[in-house]
Amino acid sequence: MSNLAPTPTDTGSIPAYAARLNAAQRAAVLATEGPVLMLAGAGTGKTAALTARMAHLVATRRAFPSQILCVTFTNKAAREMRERVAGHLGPDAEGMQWLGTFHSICAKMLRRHAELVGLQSNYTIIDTDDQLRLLKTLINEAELDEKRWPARQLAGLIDRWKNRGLNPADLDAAENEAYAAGRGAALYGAYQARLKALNACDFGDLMLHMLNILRSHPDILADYQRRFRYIMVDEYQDTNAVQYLWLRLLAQAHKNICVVGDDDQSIYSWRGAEVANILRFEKDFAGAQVVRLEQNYRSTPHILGAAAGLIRANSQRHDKTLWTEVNGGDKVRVIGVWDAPEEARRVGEEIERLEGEGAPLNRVAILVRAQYQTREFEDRFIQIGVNYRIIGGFRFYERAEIRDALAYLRVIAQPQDDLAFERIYNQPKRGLGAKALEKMHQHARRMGLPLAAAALQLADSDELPARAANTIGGLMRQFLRWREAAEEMTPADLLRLVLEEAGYNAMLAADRTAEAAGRAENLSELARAMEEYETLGDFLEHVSLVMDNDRADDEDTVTIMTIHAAKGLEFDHVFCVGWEEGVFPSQRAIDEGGLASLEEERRLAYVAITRAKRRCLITHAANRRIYGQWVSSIPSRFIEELPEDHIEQESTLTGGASLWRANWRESEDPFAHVAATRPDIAQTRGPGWQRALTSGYESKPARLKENTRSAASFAAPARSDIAIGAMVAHDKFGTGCVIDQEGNKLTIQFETAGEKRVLDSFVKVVG
DNA sequence: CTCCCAGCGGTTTTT
DNA sequence: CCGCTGGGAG
Repeated sequence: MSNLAPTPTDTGSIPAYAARLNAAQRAAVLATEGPVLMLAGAGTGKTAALTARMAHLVATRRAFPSQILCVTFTNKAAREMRERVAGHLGPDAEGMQWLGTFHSICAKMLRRHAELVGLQSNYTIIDTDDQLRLLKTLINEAELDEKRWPARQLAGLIDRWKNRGLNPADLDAAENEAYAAGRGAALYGAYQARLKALNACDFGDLMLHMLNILRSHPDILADYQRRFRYIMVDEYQDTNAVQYLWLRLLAQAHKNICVVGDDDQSIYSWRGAEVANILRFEKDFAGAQVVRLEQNYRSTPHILGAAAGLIRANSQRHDKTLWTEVNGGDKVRVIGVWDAPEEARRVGEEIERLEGEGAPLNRVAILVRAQYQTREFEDRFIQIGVNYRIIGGFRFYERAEIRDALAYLRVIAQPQDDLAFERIYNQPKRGLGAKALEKMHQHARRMGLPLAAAALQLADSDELPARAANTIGGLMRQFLRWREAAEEMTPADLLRLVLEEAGYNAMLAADRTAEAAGRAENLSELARAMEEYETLGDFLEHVSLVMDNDRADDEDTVTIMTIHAAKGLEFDHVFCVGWEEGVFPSQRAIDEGGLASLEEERRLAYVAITRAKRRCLITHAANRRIYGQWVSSIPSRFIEELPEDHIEQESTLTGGASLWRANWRESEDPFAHVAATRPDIAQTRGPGWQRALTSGYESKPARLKENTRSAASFAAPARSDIAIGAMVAHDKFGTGCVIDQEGNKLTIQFETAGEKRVLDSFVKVVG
């Protein structure tokens, strides 16, 4: 490892990479030596500052690109950073080998030092699915009741321990008590041992193993310390304890660590992030310079004003004041509606209006607190014909068929990968079941072999019925051949060969269900995605670490996503929906976790509002159905915290905006009218979530004021070629039979999707 | 071994 | 309300 550095050369004039920066950003770029805390509010151009800083370090010959460690949380952020540095540096940016996510950088380091933690350099990185399956077997082996002590819970604990940098031996009695009356540490230990035997590690291990290595091998630590002359960390408020300890070790020699973050946007404490890391940076790194980026380039003054007013209600924070040179813009609109379907209709109408104004819909977002809220919008958008996409949910690499395909490849690449073998030994169905697996396990354990090797030996014995033995023998011979084939063909071709020979393609072809075609298509896409990888190992690492699915965004497609998923993004128009007590802040945050949880919810609200560039609309509904139950709730406390100067309220409920607010402030009960007419409901209401459902209360509550109908669905003539009983096909729902027709709206009983209401222009008559 | 159905649980999610 | 899991029946 080189510890040479180029000789710094400072030139007098302002270089191109710094030309468009403001004074604060420039200060952050020029503060190259010593610890630097860059407090960067939402939309203040922190990526511009960070990438300019890297360009500066290289351009002034303070470091070679390979001597800069730059860590991010997401692949997307890493990619963007790399592109922008390349914009400044050109081909020199290729040398930035240490720009990446915490996990990918640790994975890379760990490949070099794997033997120090008992792994080989071709170790497998397992996903949560494998992790859970492994834990389940361990829990059963420990003769614990899996009902009482769910594997999920243990997985969560182990994850948290790893996030905090704790090895099994580091757990104190209290920690150990947390699972199965004091058996937590033992199971954690057994899990680590199993992983080692599988030549595998989980995500948490990537960080923890590297921390352990740096701690116990001063020579290796010293090497990295010398190498990384400059360290930069993005989204520092999201770092957890291991990441913090890892960074602190690496930064010890040069102390040139520059962290960027915004404590007001810390929304990941539930997965181990510690805001405290950013709050006490100046104590951790003596003599730290603090640079505040406060000029916002994204939003209008009203949006910033509303967000600032809201976040001011939080107690523990670095104070900062965002300002903008931009003038004008609309106030943030707050709209109260009767129920969730009406909320979806209102949002739909607003979107149609934006569309009418010529706004590109890919710059419009609907931000929800929780995934279950998306359905209402999905239904509505299908009805009125607005294109949408929902971010989140299942990722490409989490689909069953993709995992199966990967499992085949994993067994080929790494024969010790029992978890992968277990996944596919009977997929497609070969008539091998629990009995055969049990035998293989027995033999594997006795001989100290991986499952695949044990299977190969068993096939030549009479341990198993002849039929099963033949099947296993055939499968193992295939694996041997594939392993040889892997040497001489590209990973993509290998996959195609395996899918064909394993009978996977045949299985899908035989499957007549609607999804089978999609699965086959996904597999071709996987093979296509593999084309750019030269070795199987490269590809498998990519798959485990780069699980993102950024699809190209179509011009006319609205985005629906959670606020968490929206962090770091921006949109012209943002709809913040479901701002009700119990939804946002979530019931869990209200009930558990106390003030800290509520403040995190408030930061989430802050993130939501600050995504908006031009317009922001906040809605709350008095009633909504959650898990099949009608629930009524009061507007979110966050609405009350918005400064009046920056908002404009309206309501489709009695009396309009002012009354809504007055009602709820003065009487603390905006639903007095509900109670008056429906005593049966009033009885069941408590604070927070208010259960409005009682027996016989099934239909949608009557609207107090009829809202206007959406133009798209109002009074359109019916199609003459469709009548009740017609068979029709729909792009999303497949084929079905029309069971009701009302103007252009059809109710269709779909073969697979069930009963849906759709517009007739979206279906084709079949046959 | 496979398939069916009852029962349970259901913030947020990257790597 | 709805989708997944796991246990039990065929």
